[in-house]
Amino acid sequence: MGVHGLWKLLESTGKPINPETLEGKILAVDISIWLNQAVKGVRDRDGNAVLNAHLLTLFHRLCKLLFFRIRPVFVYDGDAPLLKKQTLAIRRQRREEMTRESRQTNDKLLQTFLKRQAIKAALGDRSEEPVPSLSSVRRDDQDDMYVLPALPPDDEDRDERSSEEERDGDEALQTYSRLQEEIYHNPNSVDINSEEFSLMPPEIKHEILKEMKEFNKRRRTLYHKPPERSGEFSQYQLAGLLQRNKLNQRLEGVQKEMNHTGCEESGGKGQHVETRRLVSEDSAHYILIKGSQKKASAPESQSAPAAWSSSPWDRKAKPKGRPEPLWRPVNEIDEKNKPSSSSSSCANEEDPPASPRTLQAIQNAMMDSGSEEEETRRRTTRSDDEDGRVSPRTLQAIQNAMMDPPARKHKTYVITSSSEDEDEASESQNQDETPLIPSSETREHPKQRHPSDSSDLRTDRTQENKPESEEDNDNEETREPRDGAVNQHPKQRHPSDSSDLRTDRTQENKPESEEDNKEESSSEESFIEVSDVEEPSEAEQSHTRAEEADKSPSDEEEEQGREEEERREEEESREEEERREEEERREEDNRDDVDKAVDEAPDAAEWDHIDMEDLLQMDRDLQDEQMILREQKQHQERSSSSVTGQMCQESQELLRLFGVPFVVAPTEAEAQCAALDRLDQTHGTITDDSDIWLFGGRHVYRNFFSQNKYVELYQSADMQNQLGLDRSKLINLAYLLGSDYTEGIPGVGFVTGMEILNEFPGAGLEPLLQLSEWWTEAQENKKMAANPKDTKVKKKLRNLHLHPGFPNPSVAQAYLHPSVDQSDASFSWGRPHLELIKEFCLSRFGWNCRKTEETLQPVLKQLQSQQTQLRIDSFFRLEQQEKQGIRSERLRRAVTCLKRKERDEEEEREEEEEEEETQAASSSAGGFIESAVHTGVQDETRGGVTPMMSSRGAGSSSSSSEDDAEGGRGVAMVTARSAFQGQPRGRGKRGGRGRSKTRS
DNA sequence: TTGGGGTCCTT
DNA sequence: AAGGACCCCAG
Repeated sequence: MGVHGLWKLLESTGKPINPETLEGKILAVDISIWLNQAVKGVRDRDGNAVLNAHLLTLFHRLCKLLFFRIRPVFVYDGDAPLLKKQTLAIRRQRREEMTRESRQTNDKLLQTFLKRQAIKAALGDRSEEPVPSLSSVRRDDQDDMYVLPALPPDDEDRDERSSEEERDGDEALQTYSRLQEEIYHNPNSVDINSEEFSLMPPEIKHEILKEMKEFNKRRRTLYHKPPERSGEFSQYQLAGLLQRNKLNQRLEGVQKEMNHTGCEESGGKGQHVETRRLVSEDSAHYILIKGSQKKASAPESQSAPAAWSSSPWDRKAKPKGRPEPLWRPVNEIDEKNKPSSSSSSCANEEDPPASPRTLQAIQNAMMDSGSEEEETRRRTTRSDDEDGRVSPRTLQAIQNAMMDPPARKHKTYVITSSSEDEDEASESQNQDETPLIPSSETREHPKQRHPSDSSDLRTDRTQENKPESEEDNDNEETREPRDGAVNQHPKQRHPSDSSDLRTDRTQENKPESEEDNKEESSSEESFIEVSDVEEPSEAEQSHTRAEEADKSPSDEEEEQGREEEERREEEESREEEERREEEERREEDNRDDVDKAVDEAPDAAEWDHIDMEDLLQMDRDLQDEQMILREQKQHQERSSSSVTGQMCQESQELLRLFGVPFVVAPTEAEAQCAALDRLDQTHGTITDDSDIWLFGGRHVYRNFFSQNKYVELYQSADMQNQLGLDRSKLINLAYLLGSDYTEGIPGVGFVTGMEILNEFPGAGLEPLLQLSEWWTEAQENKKMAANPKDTKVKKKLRNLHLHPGFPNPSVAQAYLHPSVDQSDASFSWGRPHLELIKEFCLSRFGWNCRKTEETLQPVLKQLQSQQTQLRIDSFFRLEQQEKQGIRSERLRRAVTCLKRKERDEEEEREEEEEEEETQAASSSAGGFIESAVHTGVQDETRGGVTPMMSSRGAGSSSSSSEDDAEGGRGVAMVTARSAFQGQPRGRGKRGGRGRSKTRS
């Protein structure tokens, strides 16, 4: 990641270059970033399209490098330095902490809010108190989690109430704001079938529905955790789906209403409209369902039909949107929940001090996982529900009908192998997307096959090889029949290991999973138990089991798969993604307990007595759960890093085929690249990672692999000259801005950072120590000493917050003395081995020879034109296109000061030695040289220039240097040649863009 | 009060 | 990585 925002600071020193000018250069390339990106990237997308993404990327980039006749040296990361690990760990931890906290506060707010609602409801509906605005609540939940939405003073409250009747117009608004509030916290607590909702103006209804929809998309899991067990997941998803669908329909309806009905709907009329819509709402999607339960017609007395999220067949159990216990594990439901729910429903109807909706919401809140969707799906699950009987098959049919075609796509990781099992498995799933490699073919090349197999697996699910995760992995890939032949290649030991596991799993002899397996086979419920809910491939796993288990529940399994897919689409949080069979069980227990608690106290009255303490306690429990999950997630993430090992090997193989040398750095690749540069083993480095500067890199080519951008050359000498930045200053900037090795100071960006450096001169860590010292003092004297002498900068700096022990010296040490390979063995480059490359491409990408040849053709052609012709573009000039100097006023000031100081220092030194002379001359010469320098692309002369500049005479230099910084030099000489050079992108463009800021 | 600039957060 | 939101400051 580098130093935050450092590139922005350095931007003005970068020069766009024509990549052709790189011909013949030896350039280090940091490949590790790609691999890491690939790891992440692969996870998100679906399936095999990206399977060998990392190799493909590497392949193309190799081509690009070779095309320009660059002599690349690839550099791999070794172990991350301790410091880096720590920083990253801390960062991650904090992030998680943050999200957890915000979640917590949300939950708490929700709970308190709902509690208030209950109380309010108990007091009677008249206590319609104004509800704090959504925005205020949002703010609160970040600041202080215990702050309730501001309670208006009682009297005021009453006043408002009394005057409420008169302000009819406001009522809708008020209701709206209340609904909005509710939606924000828990959209499912809002009953869109309620009277008040139907009374709303369509616009508002529209708003609300939209919000709900949004919520369903994004935050559903926040409040309604997906079930922990796989078997329930499909239900969960189905419920979500139905709900979404319903919402869509509602939305459409309201939109129509808005278009057609205009403003005439209010009061009874509006309601009428609403009712009608409900009837007509039962369009195709629902027909199936309704068919399976005819009873679901008139929602009894309630003015508004069943709660919005409940499907028609819910009617019975939820006649009045009564508080339904939330969704819960299937087996539980069967036992107790069901009876109790119906009884409780009655109870609620009869003594309703609190509105059913409220109660339900409270219940939801308590359960954390509560939602009507879940109810819905639970209901669908219960086979003993008279009304709600829906066979898995039916559900599937519904789903099929509703599912977007793309959502049905299933991942099949497997394709490379061919066995009956697999065929069967893939039959039911789309494997179109996978780059198919006919297994027969694959088999013919044992050598290739192996890698291809493993890569298939590996890239897809990132966690293969780590022992800890193996068990899980095999879960995912159960379907894959592995041929034992693989095992015979020692090299492939690794993959073969995992395949063994997989096979084991399939056959259920794996020791660790035996227990689970037994459970699985014993009953439908139990197989749920084992799987990891979040694992995308879980569907497949279940699938296998289903097959084994005689296929009876296969419909459901399929659903599950789909749902999985869909779920991923929704980008729901992956919190539960971790492997945790053990923990899972525990959690379920907890959950079950909670469920039981609810079941045992279904009466509405009970809820009135729920104490804040109880709520909080429950919340705490949930938090604990989350902690556990989180830990596991981290564990998993760690283990997933081993994938990179696999990927490294594969990529190295490809490099060999291309005859490209590589080194594996002891630690950081960037550090190694920088070292190579400094040792003159390379001419520079191709990277986008600004860390390279802190490691002492000198020549850096940025954006080489990004199209849309010009390749830019940055040189440390330019930074010194133009920005007054040397390596130690850059390192100091890392302390301020934050990097992989250290957190920055919050509130300090590159501008402030430069100002700080300017404010506190010195070598090495000196500036930071000074800063720290000064700051500490300033904190103590907080009140006094608005030191008039303090610059504006310092005034600002007072408000910062440094953490104790601020400049941790080891950070600088890590940058200054990274562990690198200093050997001077020289690199050599071979010719691409065409035949092997073809094989490789065939096995990895499924490319036939022709495709590979076509791809390589330009590269080979370039390579064949033996002699390095002297290119015209040696003279080509980069359109210097206002590589505009420093835009920021503040930054410019800081830079000029910085440079002046430096210059002064040097002057002093020099003045001691020689007499000062030739002032005027040098200053003008300086100006000239500088512009020449900026023009040249790859001038080695710069090194010589630098001293000249710095030795420039004192007097006028200040102003001239400012000009330099400002980029007055852009014009320069040199003629253009353009044949190979694209049009320079409009660099100045962004300057024109004004900021339009509207603040509230 | 407004506009501008910086930083941070989100996509 | 870029754009928007939020915050601070200065005139």
